[in-house]
Amino acid sequence: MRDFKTIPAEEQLAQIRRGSVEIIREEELVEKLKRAQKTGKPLRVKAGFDPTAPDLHVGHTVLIRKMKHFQDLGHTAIFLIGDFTGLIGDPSGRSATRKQLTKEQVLENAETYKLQIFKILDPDKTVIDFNSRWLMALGSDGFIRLAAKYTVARILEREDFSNRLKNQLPIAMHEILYPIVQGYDSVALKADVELGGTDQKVNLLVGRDLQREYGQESQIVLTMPLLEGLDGVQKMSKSLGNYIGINEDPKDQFGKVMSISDELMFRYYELLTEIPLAEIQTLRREIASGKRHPMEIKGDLAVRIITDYHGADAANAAREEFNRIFRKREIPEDIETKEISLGSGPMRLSKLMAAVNLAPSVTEAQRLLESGAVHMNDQRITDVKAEISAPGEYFFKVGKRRFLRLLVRD
RNA sequence: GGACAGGUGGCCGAGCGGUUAAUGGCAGCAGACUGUAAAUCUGCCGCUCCUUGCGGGCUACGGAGGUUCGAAUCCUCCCCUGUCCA
Repeated sequence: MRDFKTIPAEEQLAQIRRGSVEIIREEELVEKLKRAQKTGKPLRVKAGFDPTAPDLHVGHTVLIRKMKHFQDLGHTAIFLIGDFTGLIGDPSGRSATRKQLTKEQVLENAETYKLQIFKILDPDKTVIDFNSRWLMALGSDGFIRLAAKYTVARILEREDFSNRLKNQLPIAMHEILYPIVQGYDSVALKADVELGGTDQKVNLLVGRDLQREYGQESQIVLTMPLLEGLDGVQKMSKSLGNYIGINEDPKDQFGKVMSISDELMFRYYELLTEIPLAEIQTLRREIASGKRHPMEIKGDLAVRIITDYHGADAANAAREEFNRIFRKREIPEDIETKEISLGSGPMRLSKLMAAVNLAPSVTEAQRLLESGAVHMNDQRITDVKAEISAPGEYFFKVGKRRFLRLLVRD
């Protein structure tokens, strides 16, 4: 097997570099790689994750894929769950103080993580650790001693904090401690490399400083871009609703990939697949010259992404389904069916829609009707006063992608 | 401890006694156009009731009271945040 012991450092570097934004410092990394080759000892590559958000989206996989690259080269990937730092919450943006998770919840979340990350990482080669292991053991005295190794000015330099100071927003004490606590993880793990999003750069650099303070060799910091969400502008995140979830239904995943812009598609190709960069350039040229249609290439991308999480069969089925519904304008294969009983007399369509969750509220249902988004049995209904009075089976289409078969009983 | 500034709808941010469910931007939803593209254009964008009407009711501008025919807007107390001083 080819691994870090046989692959030249420069060649390893090329693979490590793909997609990365910054490597601090690259020369040191080459040194470490060469030394690993000589001693036969793999590099310890760490990335930290929040224990409260085990529901991953493909944006997270950018980082996990990078771990995988190291893993494939034979290095040790350490998946660190920040169950202790989770108590603090990363001070990026102003988030409310997190509630403390119980040990059981943490372990439960860890299991959820495993189910997802092992779709990319090799379970047998992945080390999973929790930072409460050493941070709880530190004690208040140890904690103060740790805090003594860093200065307030350096912490406040970071953009998050200086912006908040400037805008007269609060900064809580515990948020200030976050970077050094997280940095200590690298000391405890004797990390050679730490991976993180570009938003984590400053935190990761603290790890370098602290390792030096503790007499260790400083880790290499490798930052990965934050993947843009479906809108192509803001970073992918659950709270913005512009994400593709790993565990999402393949059909939804397919639709979401198809809705991204052509420009964004190449970005996804680079960061969410392993296709060589040169090939991606070829695709780009073929589209520009009109040789291939962007939609087809976007479909290929969607299949690749879905295959990672649901397998090739599901991915291809999703593509067929998509073509049927949106290109041929046919009805999806299996539509959800709900039942409702009229009770006494006719029922307003708007009320009914709210009742079966075709709309979040009666008012919203009325708005949908008015805007021409509602089709019942292939007929557009715009009358707000429309009623259902007879029992039977009704087929609804609301907007482009909400379908429902409704059995109405007396 | 003192002085000052501020807390508005998912977010940012106007309003500073009435026609304000509250300007504007972002996000969101829908329609048109398409490749369910993107971009663009248009409409909508608190909840609810019906007799769908420039309709009724309810809830909403940090919290609780008060002044007033009427308050997000004025007063009092409280809570929260920031700045400066000690």
